[in-house]
Amino acid sequence: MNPHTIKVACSNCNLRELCMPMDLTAEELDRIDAVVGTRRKVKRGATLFRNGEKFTSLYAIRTGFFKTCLVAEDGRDQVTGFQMAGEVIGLDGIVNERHACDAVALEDAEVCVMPFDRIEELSRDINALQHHVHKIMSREIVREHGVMLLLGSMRAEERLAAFLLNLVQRLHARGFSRSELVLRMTREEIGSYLGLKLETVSRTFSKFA
Amino acid sequence: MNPHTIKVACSNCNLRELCMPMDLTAEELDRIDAVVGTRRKVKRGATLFRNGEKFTSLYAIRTGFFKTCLVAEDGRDQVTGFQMAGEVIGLDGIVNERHACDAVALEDAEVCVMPFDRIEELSRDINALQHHVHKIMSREIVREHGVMLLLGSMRAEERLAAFLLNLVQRLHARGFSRSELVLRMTREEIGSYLGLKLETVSRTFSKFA
DNA sequence: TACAAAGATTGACGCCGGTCAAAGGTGAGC
DNA sequence: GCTCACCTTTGACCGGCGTCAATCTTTGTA
Repeated sequence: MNPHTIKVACSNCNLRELCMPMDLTAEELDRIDAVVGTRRKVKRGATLFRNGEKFTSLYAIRTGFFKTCLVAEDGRDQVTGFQMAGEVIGLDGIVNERHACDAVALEDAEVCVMPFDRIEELSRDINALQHHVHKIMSREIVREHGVMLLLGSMRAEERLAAFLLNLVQRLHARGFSRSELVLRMTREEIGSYLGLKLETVSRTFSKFA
Repeated sequence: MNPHTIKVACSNCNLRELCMPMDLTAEELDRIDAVVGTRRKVKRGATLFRNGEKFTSLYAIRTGFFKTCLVAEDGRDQVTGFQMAGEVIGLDGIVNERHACDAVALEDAEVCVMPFDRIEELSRDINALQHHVHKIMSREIVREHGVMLLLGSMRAEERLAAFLLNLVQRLHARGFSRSELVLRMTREEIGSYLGLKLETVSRTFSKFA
């Protein structure tokens, strides 16, 4: 087979276990393959979607690293999460059929585009897919609860430690080292996520080392 | 009809438009009625569910007022939300089939118990219900983004103001006055939600008055 | 009605983290 | 390889909020 025409397919994606349900029959997997119609490349610094844009699809990250962020009217912005390969973004767009935040690539990235109406259609037939969608959304809710705990009741050192632990854990699940990590985001972005100023993040890093 | 045997039914519930999709046929509504099998009363101070408990159902609040909160290992706890009539709680339990927080009634309350497997079953047949479930979960994700913005980048006065505005807005949508509100929660609970100490909440209230 | 317990208010004081500022690093692009 | 823009580090200072403590108010119950 010509390597330039490798089929875009969940069935031969090594991240399948991260973004797709297990226990699918071959036939079900084929049907899901058909839903993940296209891929899209996003350059470092470019946005996958922006606040206010029409929502049509969820995106499964194949490679690369994203941040999602919210900007208030007064210009303040809040990073609401960092997402890596195998994670799904865009869930915030479902309620109002418009995206409610910006998704920005922190390094060159590629995503699988999954039209949401097709997902809904298919999950009426495939119970495992239906439940998987519910779980992904529920997981995001639980994750955000954790961030609220962090923002609401931890001091700077604890926030940064919790953040780093979470990061290495997720990276380790993807085969990266458990003892070192490369940070794709700036101090300012980390600070925004953790409710701290970049100087505080920097100082806290120094304190750790 | 004997008033003591009024049927528990969404079809004659005045909160229907808050927790159920619109545009249902009479037949669909009947089937949904059948899912909302039972109601449950929860006394003020009692828990509807606890962290770690087996997840089986979502709950639609009929009357009363709830808080959901997370307790960390070290005992710190974080209120993750306040919920009122017409809102649905329990979504955090879907991922791991265990509830991930505690839900406590802040006043005597009554909820509709909606077994989640029945919801999944029915939403395979009723597209409007399927989409409604997705929207409810997405709405919760967006709400939490807003809380993250609040916790991450607002000062005490702004947090309290945003909190109060959100509260009157939701109460107004339920027919309550837009110019006054009764707070069902303590200063400590407000503080926990807003990432502030109870003394700071109290002082900030005084400053507002 | 009276009492106890829980919640709310207010004050004094200290510290964590924000702010402002200056001086290194680092990497993308010419 | 140079340069410029951006990121990072570090210091000095200060203010908002946390902490500790005392008093007042409300609420539930005998």
